[in-house]
Amino acid sequence: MEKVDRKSEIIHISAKLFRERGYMAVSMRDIAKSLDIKAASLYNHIHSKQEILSLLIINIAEEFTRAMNNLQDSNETAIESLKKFIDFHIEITLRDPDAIACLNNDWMHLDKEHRTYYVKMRDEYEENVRKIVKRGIDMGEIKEHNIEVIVFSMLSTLRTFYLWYGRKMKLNSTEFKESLTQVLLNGIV
Amino acid sequence: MEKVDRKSEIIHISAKLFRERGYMAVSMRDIAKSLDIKAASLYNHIHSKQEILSLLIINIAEEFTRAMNNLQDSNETAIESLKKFIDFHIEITLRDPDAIACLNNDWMHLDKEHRTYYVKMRDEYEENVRKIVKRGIDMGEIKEHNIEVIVFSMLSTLRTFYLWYGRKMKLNSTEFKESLTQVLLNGIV
DNA sequence: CCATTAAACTAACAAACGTTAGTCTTGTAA
DNA sequence: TTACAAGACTAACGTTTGTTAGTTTAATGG
Repeated sequence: MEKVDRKSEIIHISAKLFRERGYMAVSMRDIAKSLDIKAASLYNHIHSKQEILSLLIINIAEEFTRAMNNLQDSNETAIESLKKFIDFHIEITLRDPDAIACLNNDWMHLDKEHRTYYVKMRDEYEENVRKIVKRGIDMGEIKEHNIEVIVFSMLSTLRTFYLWYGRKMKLNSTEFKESLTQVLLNGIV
Repeated sequence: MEKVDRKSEIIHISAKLFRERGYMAVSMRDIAKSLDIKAASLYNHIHSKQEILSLLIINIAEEFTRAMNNLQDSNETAIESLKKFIDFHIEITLRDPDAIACLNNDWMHLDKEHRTYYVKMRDEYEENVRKIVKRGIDMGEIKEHNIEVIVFSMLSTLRTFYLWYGRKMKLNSTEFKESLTQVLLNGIV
């Protein structure tokens, strides 16, 4: 018997709806209907529709940032770092795919304050990935490719992973992680 | 002096706005304002807001399908096919990045009829990519990885390419194509 | 010079939106 | 039993939305 407060429930169900139709296409009345209450009742728990989006997106973005910062501490090889990077991306995605869909698709609908904060976080995050790849190249672990191409390719794949898992993939998460790591690092040829 | 008819102009400017803010967050009044006319005037050229989205998305989706079908004709190695596949993806993206953003983000806002048509096209398209990879594995050109992981990784990267090009990349398109092909096919280690 | 037409305009519509104010209900602590 | 608080409700608000009807304007062809 899990005791979940109403606020979390609202955010959770909103994430699901936002993922399917996008923030702008989901009304407060839609969210309310999913919870079998009236739209006005939502305001006993949250201040605005915007707040739902902020909580949703900032939370998950901060989770990625925390995971990335943990990576910075250790002094391992760049390849080891990249493997851990792939690993926590998949872990977080499996834990909350709806939130990641919102992050990807609806961050531009954040109010100015939160949008600025998010974009800053995202830029720093990408810069950290860039640093790892650069380190790998300097150390001779990674081929001398254009860094942006490598970073872009990895992040694109990891960020849209939520779209694919469960659709066609019959692998469990461990198998999947190994397979994706292989493909991303060692190529397919 | 290019003579562009008003309808194309509307679609073009809409694509740009949809890309920035998403279909649902752009009003007919917004589109009109970008063209320095009133919203009602748009209806001299198009039937509805939905029609703008349909024309935009279906056109670009069909372009991808045509390019893919051209690939099927020849009987070359799987690797050669994949290289051409990467090539035309980048070419089309460079030609019309706004339309591709709409395709990626707003296809779910198509009316039922067009959405069904699009999803069918997309599924067939992905199935064709799968076939190429499968052929490559059968022929021993491609390593024995999970096919879905390979297809997903390539398509994710190519589909979100529009987000990256021009942001950090100083490569011209030929250099970029070569670099991305290398990364996707041969890996980075 | 007149008739036609393309493409802009004004004004208005009904519906849907986020949100607020105020009320009723129900379970719990004193 | 009473007092309180949480959380649902109804009713309504001012905007914004896509779209329509009808009108004006300016360029074109006979």
